[in-house]
Amino acid sequence: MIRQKLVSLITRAAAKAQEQGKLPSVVLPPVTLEHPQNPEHGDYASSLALKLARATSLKPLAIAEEISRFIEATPEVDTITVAPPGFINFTIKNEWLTGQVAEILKAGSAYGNSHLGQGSRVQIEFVSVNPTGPLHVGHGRGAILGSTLANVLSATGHNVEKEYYINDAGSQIDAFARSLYARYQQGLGASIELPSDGYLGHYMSDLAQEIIDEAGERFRKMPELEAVSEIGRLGLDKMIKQLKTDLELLGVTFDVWFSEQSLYDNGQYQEAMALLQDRGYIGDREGATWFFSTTLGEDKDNVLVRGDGSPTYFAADIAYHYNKFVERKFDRVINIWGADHQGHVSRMKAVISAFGIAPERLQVIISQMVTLRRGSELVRISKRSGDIITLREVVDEVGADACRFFFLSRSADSQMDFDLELAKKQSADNPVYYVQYAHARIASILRLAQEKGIDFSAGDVSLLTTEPELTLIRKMLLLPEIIELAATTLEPHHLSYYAQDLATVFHGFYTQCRVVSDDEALSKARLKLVAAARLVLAKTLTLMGMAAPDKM
RNA sequence: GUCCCUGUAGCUCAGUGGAUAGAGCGGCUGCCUUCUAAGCAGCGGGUCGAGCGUUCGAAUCGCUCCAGGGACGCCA
Repeated sequence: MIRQKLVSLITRAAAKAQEQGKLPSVVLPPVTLEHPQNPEHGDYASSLALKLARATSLKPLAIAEEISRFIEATPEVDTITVAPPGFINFTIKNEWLTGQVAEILKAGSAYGNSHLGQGSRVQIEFVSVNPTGPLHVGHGRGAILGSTLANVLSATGHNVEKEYYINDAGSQIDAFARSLYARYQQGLGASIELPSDGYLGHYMSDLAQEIIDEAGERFRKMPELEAVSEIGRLGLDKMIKQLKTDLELLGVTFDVWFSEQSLYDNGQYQEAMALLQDRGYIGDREGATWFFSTTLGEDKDNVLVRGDGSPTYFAADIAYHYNKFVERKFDRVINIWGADHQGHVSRMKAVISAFGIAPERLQVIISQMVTLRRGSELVRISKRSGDIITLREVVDEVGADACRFFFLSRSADSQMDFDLELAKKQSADNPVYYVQYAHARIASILRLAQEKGIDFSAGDVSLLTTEPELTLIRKMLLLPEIIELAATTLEPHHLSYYAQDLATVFHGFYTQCRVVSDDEALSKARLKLVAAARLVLAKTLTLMGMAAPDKM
């Protein structure tokens, strides 16, 4: 990447200036490069001289002059200028820029990829909603965040595994099974009360009806305990299938669906507890078993095993993370949790430390709340009670691409309103179509070229000299930086802003530059440019999990 | 009370300690005989919640407030 090349160029120049005594030998801060917002300041700018001013007690402008004198000439850089108060500005050669068009075409769909991750094994776990009810929009946000992040990490050379953790054990599943059994009985005409801690949504009745249709009265003939257990298992399977298909509709898929129950069945829960026990982090108090989080700097201790002998959610999660780090030996684990799990983060990191594992290897992304509304009316999305608007319904209403783009247009940190009315009303003016339209326009140009039988493989890119053409190339060259930024900060939302930028620049080019014209040579050059632009746009859309349509 | 997130244009939100703070939507004005007008060009819009500090330089970092949201369970 050219950015890195420039960084090392500056670093070498500064070191050389020091060697030759032109610059005091102070410790050099890491060189950073930025894109000046004013294009007159060039393509890249370094503020190294400004940062060195204090330590060297020299004027920043003088330092910049001195360093720039030692920067070697390269094929990429056109001019290097020093500007007050002490910036070193780089302008890239037009010939190099246009030459990149061919490079992009050669790279194809791999354009923008890197080896940043060096094949390290990264697990990213997200959604992981209890299979006791349908997904709502908040879950959709985590789903899209996770799947896009996985794409970005794969593109940057990480060995990524996407995982859904199924809470198929514990009291919630029990409540689910009892609720479903009650609805089943009701569906067959029995007057049975629903459990007080049960799931009351309509989907439970639908689920019960489905079971009645398939199995009839079979479960009525069994002992109740057995019937509850079997119906629970059946219902769970159906719920999980539903989760899968709903997520697939959003373009979200997983490599592994991990069962919580398996941790108990294969003894890893016991192993994890034993390990903490050995290390002295576990003890009994008030009839329960506790994890002594306070010895690791936490505010309070936490219960692992209740008075009735059943493990808490926390204990199960400890076993799960034991499995991730100790059993499966992931280099890095990324969890995406909803804002309501915020308090869980630091004690989970404490557990990782207790295992003797560097807590930095666990990264938790908290996706903030989504409130759903129709106009000014707030729509409740609570699972336990009554009516909810499911993610499925939202996707049906708004469309998968628009959903993905919408969620990717905000950082995970900020809470957001999802206004269904607005989402639908704005759908025609939605930025998602703006971006996809640019892609469709390019496809249309390429179709025309094909109809005319134009072979542009030998097009001469050096004919691309006008401002709209070069601006487009410059923007295309930004993608690798954006991907790297998204991967290192774990913030996929940068992609959507880049996609809009790129589309804007393309639309500008399109209105100013006729691609297929009477000028045969120029047509071929521009067709090359446009073909490359299409690749870059498609790559960006693909990373976001969106379609890159040829026609709209 | 403690902890976490947020506060930037009318609205929804970007903004890697750097040069004149941006986009989309909404409002107004123009532009289609030529590759897709789901487009383009232009106009208007700001005490970056407040204050103090660190720095050559702060929307960005620190502290103190204010406002909104969330978490503080032998729920998950």
